[in-house]
Amino acid sequence: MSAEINTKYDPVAVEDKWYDFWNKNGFFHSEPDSRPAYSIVIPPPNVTGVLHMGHMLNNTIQDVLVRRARMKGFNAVWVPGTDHASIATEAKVVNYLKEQGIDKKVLTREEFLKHAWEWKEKYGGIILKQLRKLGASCDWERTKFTMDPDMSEAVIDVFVDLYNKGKIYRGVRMVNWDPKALTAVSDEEVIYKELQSKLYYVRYRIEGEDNEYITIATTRPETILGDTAICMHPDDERYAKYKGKRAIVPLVNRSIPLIYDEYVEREFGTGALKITPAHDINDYNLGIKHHLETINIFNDNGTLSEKAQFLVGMDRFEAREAIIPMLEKAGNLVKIEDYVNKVGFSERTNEVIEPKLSMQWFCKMGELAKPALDAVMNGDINFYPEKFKNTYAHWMENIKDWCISRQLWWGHRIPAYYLPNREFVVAHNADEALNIARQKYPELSLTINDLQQDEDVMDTWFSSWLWPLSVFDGIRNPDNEEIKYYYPTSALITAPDIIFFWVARMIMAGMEWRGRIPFKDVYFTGTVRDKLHRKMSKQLGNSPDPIMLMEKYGADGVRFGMLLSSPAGNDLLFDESLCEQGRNFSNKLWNAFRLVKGWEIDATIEQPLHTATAVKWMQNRINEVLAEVEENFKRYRLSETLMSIYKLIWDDFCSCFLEVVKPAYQKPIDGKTYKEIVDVFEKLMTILHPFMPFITEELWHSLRERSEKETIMLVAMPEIADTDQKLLDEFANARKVIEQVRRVRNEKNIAQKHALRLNVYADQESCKPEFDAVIAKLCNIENIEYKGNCDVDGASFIENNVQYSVPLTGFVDAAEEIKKLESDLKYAEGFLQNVLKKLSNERFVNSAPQQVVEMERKKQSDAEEKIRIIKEQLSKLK
RNA sequence: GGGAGCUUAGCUCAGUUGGUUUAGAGCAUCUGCCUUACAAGCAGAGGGUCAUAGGUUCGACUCCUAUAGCUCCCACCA
Repeated sequence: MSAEINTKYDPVAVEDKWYDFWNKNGFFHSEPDSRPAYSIVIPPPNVTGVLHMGHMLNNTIQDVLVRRARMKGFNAVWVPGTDHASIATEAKVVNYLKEQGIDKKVLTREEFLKHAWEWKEKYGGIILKQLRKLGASCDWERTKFTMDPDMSEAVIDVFVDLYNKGKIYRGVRMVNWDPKALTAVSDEEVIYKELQSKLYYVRYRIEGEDNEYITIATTRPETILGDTAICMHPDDERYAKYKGKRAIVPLVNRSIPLIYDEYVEREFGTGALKITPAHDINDYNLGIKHHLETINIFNDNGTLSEKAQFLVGMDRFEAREAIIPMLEKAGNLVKIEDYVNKVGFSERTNEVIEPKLSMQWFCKMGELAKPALDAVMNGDINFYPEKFKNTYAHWMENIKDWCISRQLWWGHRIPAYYLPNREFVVAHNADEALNIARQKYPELSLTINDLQQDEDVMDTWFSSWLWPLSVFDGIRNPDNEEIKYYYPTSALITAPDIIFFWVARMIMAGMEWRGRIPFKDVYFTGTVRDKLHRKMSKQLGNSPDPIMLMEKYGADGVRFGMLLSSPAGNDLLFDESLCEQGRNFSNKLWNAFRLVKGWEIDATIEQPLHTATAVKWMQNRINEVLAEVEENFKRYRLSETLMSIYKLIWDDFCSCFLEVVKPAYQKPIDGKTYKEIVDVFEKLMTILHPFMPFITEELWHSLRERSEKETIMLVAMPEIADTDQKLLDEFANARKVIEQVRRVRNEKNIAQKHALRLNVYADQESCKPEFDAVIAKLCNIENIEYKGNCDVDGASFIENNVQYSVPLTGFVDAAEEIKKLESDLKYAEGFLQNVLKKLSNERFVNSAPQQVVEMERKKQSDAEEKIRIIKEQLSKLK
């Protein structure tokens, strides 16, 4: 039997073969047509990225949804692409050049960009190749990059549009400065971490007094050099006497005012706060309010500038150390305490953020946010899980303007052109800018050479927020067929940590430029963690390489593992054993196939009764599960869906159905059954296909002769049909009986080979031959007999209030039987008591719904009957 | 400091508006099996006073209050 087929399924060879087959035949490609559209745009990974477990989870989910949609009759498209990720990519290219001995500083902008593009062409987008291993059914012909010419045009269009609407402005503000990347970053790109640091108490002499001091507490003593005030609470009696006086900044001996503001917490430190308006956002605000001087003591790279007067050129952290002995020597240091505070780090470079005053471009968010907030709150857009609605609402209601300029070269350059008169115009290109400028300032007689384009580029998210629009050319060409057909997209699958960066802004962009939501559903995946609940990270080395995992367990196995334990929004505690389970499942399928494929068919044989029953049951079970699957998909409960399919195949199809229909050893199978088995098998592969695309395609092709271009990918998903609940219930009861007989075998240690008899203590007319046939087949029972009375000659059990007994002369230990029956009796009596307690409660009988009361009465009579049977049996044994 | 959420078997989680035979699943565990598809397997079994304490109710895993512990988000008091 099937000796030529290996008992182990080997996914590696199979998977590459089918991926090529799908891709070559264009099964992933979509063009608008008369069918309803289903569209997903990939969250574009960084062009520098390599596949990690988070991508695996995210993209597996997208693939499942897209594949299912295709099979449900939708014209499904999954648009892939990459993000230019300005900071990350620029940093990578700078490092790469450094390794080649090239310093970015000696390059012109054009030279650097040439290198960057070369790097991108050579090393970028690896991740898209890796996604193919996973089986991702992306429409590769549509692959986009956020800096493709058309995508870039859309970004510029949007910038100009917003500028013309008065929603983009330029101004000097306190921004989050990344001294390593030498650029501003947005508030969302700052991550606060708790650090063990020190709180330094430093005293400032009161001007005009020899021995009067005010002591302040600070975590950043180096910024003392930029102090321009000391602030205290107006009601703080300790400091009331200094009103109107000034203090002397240590070391630099600058005279600064003492100011009073309710912002100061009297309880913190000494209740006196040093003010450095150039280097702290709160100090900055106080500075504006109290008209303070601003002294910027840092260079852009975080070293101290000339303005500091001391420690010039030294890094800010070294300066923090170095200034302490200086303060001590000058007699200003009072004490140092340990202190835990939170420090902002740059998301991209992990450098400590330095608040810095600088000229930046901002986008006004208030008006953009309103319709986007409504779209989510009124249910036009659904979040899964729903709890993220709160997070979203809170952010949207408190939204701040978006700093969109970055002091980088890699990205979309801000389309603002400066004129010799220090004015600027915003335009799609230099020519347009020149025209506008000439109209505005005819007296200047400008030429193109007088225009100086802004040096900054835009925040990467300023292009990503257009993604669902721009991949279908919806900005430049809003009436094109594609955007009309595919937009809004059907679902967005992403991680909750970019809800503000990306999700919220895409909704704003969709409402602003199309007046419509960009997607109907947002599914937030959890974070992939290790078994110890730690985030996957390079530093910890706890992140497995997905490619290696796929080689070891097959892409199907890894997909199975990722999906089985990842309900929406829940973290996924990844463990290789999950993939192992997936691989084992593949192997199970493979062996089920081997079994079926090995049978000889004899068309002359009649279909046995047990087989006919099993086939009917299996078809009903499939329908039952199909309904569950449908319901679960609606709620994006993919784990539950996969689990019910898994159980359907393993427990129902393999463990039960195939065992029933399996012909006796070396005997052929009848033709009708064989065809029905193949139909069922095929149907199961179809239902499973979105989850495990490779093995299902392989087996689907092997079960029947197929033409060269046929694929399971495009087979219609089976429709939900009505189920015969009575049949399902009766079969379930038969399975319970089967379990009981098997338990008897187990306990008495009777081999399966040894045929048994089964006595049923019920009337002959209650006999259901079709189910008895199934029981007989699976338990190796030679005869099932209906008797009126119960015997004591065997191991007995009760199922659905019918008593059964397996006659086993010589195997039965009466004492043991009694013990078992007594324990059953105790349970049944306890149960009955519970029910009676309820029923004897008048208020329950009066106030509970009729149905519930009847249910309890049924419970009562069932329990009483069970007790009667047990007692009868016990009396006979005794 | 503000907000959201979580706490159900050893682990990871279901449990739909309070009532479906005194709580379910997968994995893990235990027992017996190399039974002619699969030991990456087969058959069977054990395991939970649903975080704690109150309350509402005829009835609470489910609703309310308090407490404890955990997670995440926002704010960023030097």
